[in-house]
Amino acid sequence: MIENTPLVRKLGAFVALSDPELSVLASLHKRRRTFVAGRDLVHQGQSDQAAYILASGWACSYKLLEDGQRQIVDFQIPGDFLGLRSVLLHVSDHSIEPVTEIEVTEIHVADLLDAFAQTPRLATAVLWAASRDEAMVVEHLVDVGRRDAAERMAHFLLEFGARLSLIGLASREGFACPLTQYHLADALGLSAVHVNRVLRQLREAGMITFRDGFVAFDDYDQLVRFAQFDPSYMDQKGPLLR
Amino acid sequence: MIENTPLVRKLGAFVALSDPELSVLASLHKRRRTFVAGRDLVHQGQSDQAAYILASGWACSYKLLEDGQRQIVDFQIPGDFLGLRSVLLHVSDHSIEPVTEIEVTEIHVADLLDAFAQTPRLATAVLWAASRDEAMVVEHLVDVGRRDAAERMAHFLLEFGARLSLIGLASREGFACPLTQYHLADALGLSAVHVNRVLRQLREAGMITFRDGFVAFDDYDQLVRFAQFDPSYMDQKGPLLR
DNA sequence: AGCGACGACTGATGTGGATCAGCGCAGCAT
DNA sequence: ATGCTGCGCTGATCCACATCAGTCGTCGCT
Repeated sequence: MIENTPLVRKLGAFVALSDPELSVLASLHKRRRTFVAGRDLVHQGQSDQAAYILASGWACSYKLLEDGQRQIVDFQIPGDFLGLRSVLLHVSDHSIEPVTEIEVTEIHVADLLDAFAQTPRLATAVLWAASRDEAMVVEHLVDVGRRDAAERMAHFLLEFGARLSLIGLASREGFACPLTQYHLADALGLSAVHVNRVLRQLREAGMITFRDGFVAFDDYDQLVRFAQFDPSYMDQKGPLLR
Repeated sequence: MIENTPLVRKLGAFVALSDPELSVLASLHKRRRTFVAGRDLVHQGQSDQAAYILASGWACSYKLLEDGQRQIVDFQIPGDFLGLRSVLLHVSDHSIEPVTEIEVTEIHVADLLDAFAQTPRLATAVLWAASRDEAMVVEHLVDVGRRDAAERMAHFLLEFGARLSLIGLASREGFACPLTQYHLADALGLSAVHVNRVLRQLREAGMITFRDGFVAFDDYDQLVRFAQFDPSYMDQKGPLLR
């Protein structure tokens, strides 16, 4: 029996990987490294970058505009790849910043591609993970393009609940969340001021409370209705929270 | 020598594929089909969907909200995959509509995954294409989240110029563009009314003219500066237009 | 010739969220 | 104990863009 890492838990939700496949997967993991919060591990424009699998902590990938505005594209939680796209497109199109202190394991992309030739099911699983990441970015585009601030916030926090529940870090009660209101603002295309107001609205409406690093779902069902949250884009069957 | 399809031209910009690899690629193409403009070929929520490679014409992938708003995620041009993500995530998270009449060839995903085991370089090439698609979605997120309407429009049209030039359908003069102002509005998160005003501004500023189905770059360099357009996210070296 | 549908285009009015300018509090360094 | 910094929080004001309510021109249909 191979160890039960967040990545294995996540991929396991999609395909049951055999022991040989799991050991190929395990063999990809090289050095283990730790990064402190706030200091970028990948810079926009950088080339010849390594790729990582996140073992613990939270990170975010973002793009910076010349005038200093930033757009956070997505947050990464344990089990997610970091910088896989940067490696395939020779130059990184985004930066990655640890939100908390993080632990990662490095992977060599050449090893990964070799592994595909040996175990095609693993290729399918990795493509699935990449597609799921893309689907989440697409959903963020819908958030920013077509939902108002409150729906956007609600939808975003519900997505997090679903993602975290897959690796056992969320329940129907809520989840521990190390993000600041500035992170939320940069991710949702809002100002920090407005994030604050919107969180108050949602709290006063009795739907969700974000306080002291914890997101509490006060009325999960109402929240799902309000945000029109349909998690099928993540290839999960339902809200999945108990 | 294998035929010079748009897909081969596009992948060729990334890796030089050998003749055996090209013939594996060609063998993936099954039935050729034609679809009329406006009638969806993939519906949001549908499962067991086929995947296609676009041979001619333009399509768009979009998501619909319950209240009838829609967000166009991206447009597809010849050489692009249609519905690859829908197949990997068992249920389609988006719809695909032909903008013009289109010709496609069907591919079976099982064949594609088998091909990876035989020719790992092809896996790399397809992963590259998928990463490039994701990078474009990310850039659209930045457009909608952090650029104002005029910059957004300029950036979007410049991206199109670069993409189309890769398959020989654009020059520094401009390109034929079958989109309506409603398409642009749904893609950029604007109203059609505002799209119209923004196009007028850009035209009066002497940067770009979109009229009668043709986008003309009146002052390409100024436009690039105005939109802060850096095409490196598409893994292309420069504006690439002559 | 007349009619409907569709797309481009426009002016008037309304509003969601940005921006500015501030306060309070907790943790931490000196 | 004292300031400093980061984060949460708030009211007042402003503006980019939405919405509404049209006009006009072109095409295809009868």
